[in-house]
Amino acid sequence: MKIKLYNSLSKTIEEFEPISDNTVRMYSCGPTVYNYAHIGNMRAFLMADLLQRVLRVVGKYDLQWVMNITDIDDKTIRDSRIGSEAWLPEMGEQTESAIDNLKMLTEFYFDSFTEDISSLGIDVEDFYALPAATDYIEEMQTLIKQIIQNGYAYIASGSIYFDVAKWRQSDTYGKLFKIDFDNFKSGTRIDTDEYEREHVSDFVLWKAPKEGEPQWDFEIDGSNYPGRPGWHIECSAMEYELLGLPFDIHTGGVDLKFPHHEDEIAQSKAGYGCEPTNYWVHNDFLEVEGEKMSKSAGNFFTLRDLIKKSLDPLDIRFAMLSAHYRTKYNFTHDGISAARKARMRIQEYIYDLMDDSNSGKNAFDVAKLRDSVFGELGNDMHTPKALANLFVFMNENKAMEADLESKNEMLAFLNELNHIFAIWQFEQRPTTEKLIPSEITKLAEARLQAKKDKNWALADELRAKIIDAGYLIKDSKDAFEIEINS
RNA sequence: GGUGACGUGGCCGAGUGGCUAGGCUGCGGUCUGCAAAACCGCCUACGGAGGUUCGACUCCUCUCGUCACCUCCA
Repeated sequence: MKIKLYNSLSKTIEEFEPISDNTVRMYSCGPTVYNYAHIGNMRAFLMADLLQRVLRVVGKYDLQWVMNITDIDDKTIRDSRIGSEAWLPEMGEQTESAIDNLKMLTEFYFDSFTEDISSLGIDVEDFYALPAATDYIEEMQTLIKQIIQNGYAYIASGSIYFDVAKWRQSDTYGKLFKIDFDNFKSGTRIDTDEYEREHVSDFVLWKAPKEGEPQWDFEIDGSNYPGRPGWHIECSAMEYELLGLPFDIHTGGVDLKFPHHEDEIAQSKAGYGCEPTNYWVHNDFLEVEGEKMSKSAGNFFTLRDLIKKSLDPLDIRFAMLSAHYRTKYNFTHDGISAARKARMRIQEYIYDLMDDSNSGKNAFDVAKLRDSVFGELGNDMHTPKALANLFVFMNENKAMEADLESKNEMLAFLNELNHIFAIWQFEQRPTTEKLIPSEITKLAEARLQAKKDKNWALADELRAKIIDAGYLIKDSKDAFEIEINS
């Protein structure tokens, strides 16, 4: 099935055409590993995951999916400094080497990152590579030299800057983001700390070192310019090395359009002579209870915070996937519990389908359902509509009413769909007996007896105890079922 | 100041010039000793004011409001 995608370059939905027939090459801006990732970051990673799964399952493409790991920037440097308050004992003993310290800190948070995304249902096996920036210093230097040689960068005070004014003479600067050139001060160099509002400026490719910072030698024409890479250059270099240019799709959050992605385009073209990618796909932000979430505002949750509050990460995954990726998603606790119930409803439907003892006579038109659901997923990843179609079908076609063949077709389809959503179990409905403490079961048995004796007062009292203990009791004729109250 | 987005029923969240998604909650019913669960049914919204139109939530103008990016941030 063909896939349609909204391309930030054209600002329209386009039919996706891969560069090579079967393998799609995709690059996603990943985390800066200086802390535990928050759920806003998670939305971006989930969106990339959704896209790569839709490409695989609906589009039937093979994928090479790369997500970069930013391990060198102001924050990783700050937090790995000797004496840093952000240093945790679990990271090990700090050494004299700034680079070693940086690596220890970032590897610690890299591990937490892979744990977090795994719990959210992102399969680390799906990545072609998760490259760390500091493993590509040489490649970045090669690119920078090339940009200098092509005349679009200059050295000043030991740092190397991209010359935006010069670049504008040969190409557009502002492909993703309209830039207010009236307020554009060309030729102004910046060191992020001293950036003035309302002025776009030349951006740094290579930063001269400061005392105690990690630094790498950089030899240009016999002179050494020790320092470290600027923010944008890692993506350009790693894309070139790992995927080759141009590749198919680049993903990231909307906030990265400018300056990060704009600069990435300029750098890659100025150095390699080629823009990085054909399709730019940007997800919108997540808000919390209607408020913008940001690190600086301090109103953010990490995934770990939420798991500690007993939220199931798969409910978070489903909640986020149930909003369109290009709209703002309002993260609320009510929203998560609604998502959980909706998810469980589908899970119950699957359990019913797997229950061979209880089949009906109706033939389901699974092929039509599949077309409508996959059609929506392939239409710029329209998960809300895809899910709506599924729910309408479920309302009209009860699992227990399906004949055996329809049950199997439905299961095959839902299993396929689960290669995208990755939130359901395909096994027999689990017996809860093992999970329920025996004292609770005993209370329930006593209650059943009380019911038989028509001792309603006792029965109600026992039920209250069971509920207080955190369990739900579901009655049927002469029997009961206990569930953990979630 | 520049650029852009958005305002949909109790909440979340789609969408279209007329046929008025979906989920969750709530309410009514069936069931039940009573509940819960399940099943059935109900609740019909589009910030405001104009305009275009046979007809607008959907197009246009104005207006109010919210937000994002332009500075590290998914």
